[in-house]
Amino acid sequence: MARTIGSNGARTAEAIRQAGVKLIYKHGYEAMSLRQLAAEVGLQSGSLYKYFENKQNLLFDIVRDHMEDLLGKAEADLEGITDPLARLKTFSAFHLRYHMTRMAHVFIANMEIRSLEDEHRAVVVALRRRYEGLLEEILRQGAQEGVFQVSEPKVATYAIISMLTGICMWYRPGGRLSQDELVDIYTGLVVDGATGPGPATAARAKPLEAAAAQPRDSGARAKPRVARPKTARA
Amino acid sequence: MARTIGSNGARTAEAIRQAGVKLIYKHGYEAMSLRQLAAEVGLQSGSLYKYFENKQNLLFDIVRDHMEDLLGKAEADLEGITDPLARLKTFSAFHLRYHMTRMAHVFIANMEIRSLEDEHRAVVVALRRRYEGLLEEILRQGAQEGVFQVSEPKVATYAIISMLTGICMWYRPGGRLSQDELVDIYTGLVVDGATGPGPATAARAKPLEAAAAQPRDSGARAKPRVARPKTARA
DNA sequence: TCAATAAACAATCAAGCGTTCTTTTTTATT
DNA sequence: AATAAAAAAGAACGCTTGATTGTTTATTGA
Repeated sequence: MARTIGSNGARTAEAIRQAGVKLIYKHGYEAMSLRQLAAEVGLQSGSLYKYFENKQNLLFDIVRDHMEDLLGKAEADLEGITDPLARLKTFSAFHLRYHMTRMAHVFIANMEIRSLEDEHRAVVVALRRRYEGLLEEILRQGAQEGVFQVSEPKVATYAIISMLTGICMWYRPGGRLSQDELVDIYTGLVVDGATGPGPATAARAKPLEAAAAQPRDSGARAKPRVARPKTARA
Repeated sequence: MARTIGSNGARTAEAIRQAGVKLIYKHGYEAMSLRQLAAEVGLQSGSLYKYFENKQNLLFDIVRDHMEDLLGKAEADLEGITDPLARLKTFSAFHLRYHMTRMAHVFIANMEIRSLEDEHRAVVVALRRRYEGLLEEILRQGAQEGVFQVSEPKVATYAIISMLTGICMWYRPGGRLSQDELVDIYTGLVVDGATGPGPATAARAKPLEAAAAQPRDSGARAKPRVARPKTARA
């Protein structure tokens, strides 16, 4: 029993890729063993090395390809649209739909960056920067044209992307709300944030004084919690 | 060389906890070995077991304690404030400051939930639900009183928390913007999102048609990317 | 038809893992 | 000063890990 009947390199490669995404998504990169991965595809662990150089490069291939795909599709979607508001809505809708459709890839790309070796991580981070740059540029342009009220485009970029990406932390296909409905809701929040009065409102209001009245060092513990029973040992 | 001079149980326990947070933050729970942790504290790995039952419970203790601290401090901050807008701003400011101050703990609690065994994860998730419930209730109350325009409080809760939590993905103390400035910017976005016109704007606008004109299946690859050089093998 | 190649197996390796156990030294108590 | 308790060392454990190698079988193209 060596080469199995009907075996095909390209098909196996794709199966390994898919199984890798699935298992890393479920268990995490470190927690996924190559024997687990091999079993998922129906191989021996040693055979995997025909398809990648090592475990690290499997992760890198998955994440890098995903990031390039994300970036490329986003640029394609924005192409030809010039109005900042329209571009913002397009970006938001694209990002949401993409993240709802490919939750596993997105999750991996966000969570396992730390598991990448320095050199690989640098590549991925650069791609992410370019992607963030798309939104940042939209915000800058809108602010310049006076249609957006964005004092800090960089901060707003991070805030918006975090908000939108967060959808894949809880969204499950077939839930109460459709993808379209969710796109509407989220995009509404984004547009409100970009066009609304912004920081001034918050700064002027009184409740911030109350918040400022709290002890500044949130790092200190409220209660010492000294004699807490170590339930961990129960 | 057995018991080291000046050794003290309580102090070692705290050192282990801190080192654990640091190393899990830096490398991830799975990637951190107990020998690494022991070395960080200046111990042998076996000696750690005087201070926790096993590796899993160390993680659980860290995450559970953090979540209880977060929840308790949030409730304390909101106490006595009744106006929905004021409560929203207070929550936002608290969440941001807490996350900027204790980035490692927050990061761990968000990233390593999957590494918790079912029973432990259930406890942590329940605590997180209670925390999210605080914001959701604020949004519901504000919507009911007519000061907020929030059609889906649950979705808005997830969106806002994701946005706010995202700050610890990039914030570094001593950066260009102070904590106060960031709190203002982010809180402005939150308030705009809650008080703005919301989804209606997005749904009515024309760009969504353009976005809808894109091929629906974002899962399909734009370009086949067939003959890509496997740089992974380089 | 028959070599060349591709695909997979099977066995193995050293290293590192979490964990347990025994022993030794320091500190605290009487 | 004698004794008990606390704190840590250090050795050993069984196991799993990622990775390597040599071999065997299936497919393919001339």
